[in-house]
Amino acid sequence: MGAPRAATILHADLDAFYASVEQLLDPSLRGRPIAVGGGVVLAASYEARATGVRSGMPGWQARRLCPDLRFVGGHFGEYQRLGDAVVDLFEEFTPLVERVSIDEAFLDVHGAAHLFGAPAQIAAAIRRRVRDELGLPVSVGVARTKHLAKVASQVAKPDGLVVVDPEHERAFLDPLPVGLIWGVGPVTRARLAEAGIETIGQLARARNELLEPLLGQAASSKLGMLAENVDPRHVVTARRASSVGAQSALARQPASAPLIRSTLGYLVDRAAGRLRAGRRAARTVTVRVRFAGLRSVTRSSTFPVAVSATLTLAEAATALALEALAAHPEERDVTLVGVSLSNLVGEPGLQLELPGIGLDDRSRPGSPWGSTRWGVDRSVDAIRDRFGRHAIGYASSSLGEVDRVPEAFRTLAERRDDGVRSTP
DNA sequence: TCTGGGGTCCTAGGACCC
DNA sequence: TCTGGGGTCCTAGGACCC
Repeated sequence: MGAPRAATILHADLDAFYASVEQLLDPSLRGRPIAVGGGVVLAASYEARATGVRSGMPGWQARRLCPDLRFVGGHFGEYQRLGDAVVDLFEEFTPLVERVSIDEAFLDVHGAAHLFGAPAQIAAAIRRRVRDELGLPVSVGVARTKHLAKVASQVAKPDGLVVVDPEHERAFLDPLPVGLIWGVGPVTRARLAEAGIETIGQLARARNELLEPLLGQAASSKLGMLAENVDPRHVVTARRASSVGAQSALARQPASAPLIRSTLGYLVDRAAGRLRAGRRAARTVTVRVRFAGLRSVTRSSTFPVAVSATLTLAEAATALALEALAAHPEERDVTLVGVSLSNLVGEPGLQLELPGIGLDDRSRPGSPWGSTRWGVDRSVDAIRDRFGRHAIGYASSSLGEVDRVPEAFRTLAERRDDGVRSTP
């Protein structure tokens, strides 16, 4: 709706990013099916994908599909460095860069034409420079809205460029499968298929009275808008996360209080450290426990004041997890434990758990624990800043050999706030 | 031998308030 | 004395994204 606009939004998506970096680092891997990961496929090269290998797939299944598959260890630091370098390159063309993840970003180039030419030329230049200077393939979609640009980059993959002219948007969208719409996953796709809807064109023509009972109110109106090609979103350069969490898959094992306590000790330690690094505190703690058979349950509780102290959060998380286990006595084994901190409060307005108003004081009137814990956490944070996170910690905060993924992978997966990056 | 880790948003029921 | 509507917050679960 509104006045017609030119196609100035770019969506740039690095192709099979982790796998491409591995092939860049080791030329003998180029042109071969490779996967990053081990127990599970974190990324697969296009050669591997051709055999059906997909990210998230268990390693044994991937090997069965592709006997030639080479698993390579992840150079997570390199992924971070190269991902940052790509975004720096984008920012040479426009300050309006919205980083969606390590390997994906939106750019608004409406003000860049006089310097760098038309959006399609900018897209071509970006692709060339990322290839020449960093050695990586990147696909780019160019269109009038974020959604169209994103769909276009998916269509462009691998290593391609698709420009959607504003006059031909309907013709571009109509024949595409609904699964290309942002927000349509396997469940929604199956529901739509039952109603005979498989293409975006069919979805755009479907009546809301048909969709709403099928998908719910919010989803049907959102999808309806995207299918009808209405997307009011703008490119946003800075955005703060609304929750901070950590989780860990465990080798299937009986749920015991010590296991829960030590695992959550480690996970809360990580999450709370990030919380404090962002000068924030949380009011809500949510714990997730997954049982064998992938069934999972959550428990959450909300404090009257925001909390950032590791021990206070860990106690709350442990209590919630034990409660969840007690509610399911039929489940003996756990396969995953996770924690998420939400309802975040930042400065200004951050009322840390201080003596006299803190949580601890509800059970221990006048207890100075709130401030003591705050001081201890600050000291631990400071020492870790200087010497690394293993230099110091709570006795219960180590996962030891239980941790199945490298620490660097966890760090890589974190969404960083406010466009803050490690490069200047 | 059925799956990693970090996130966002939505729904539905219940408590509570006016 | 059996009965209204609206709003907000909390909780549990689920779909989806990278």
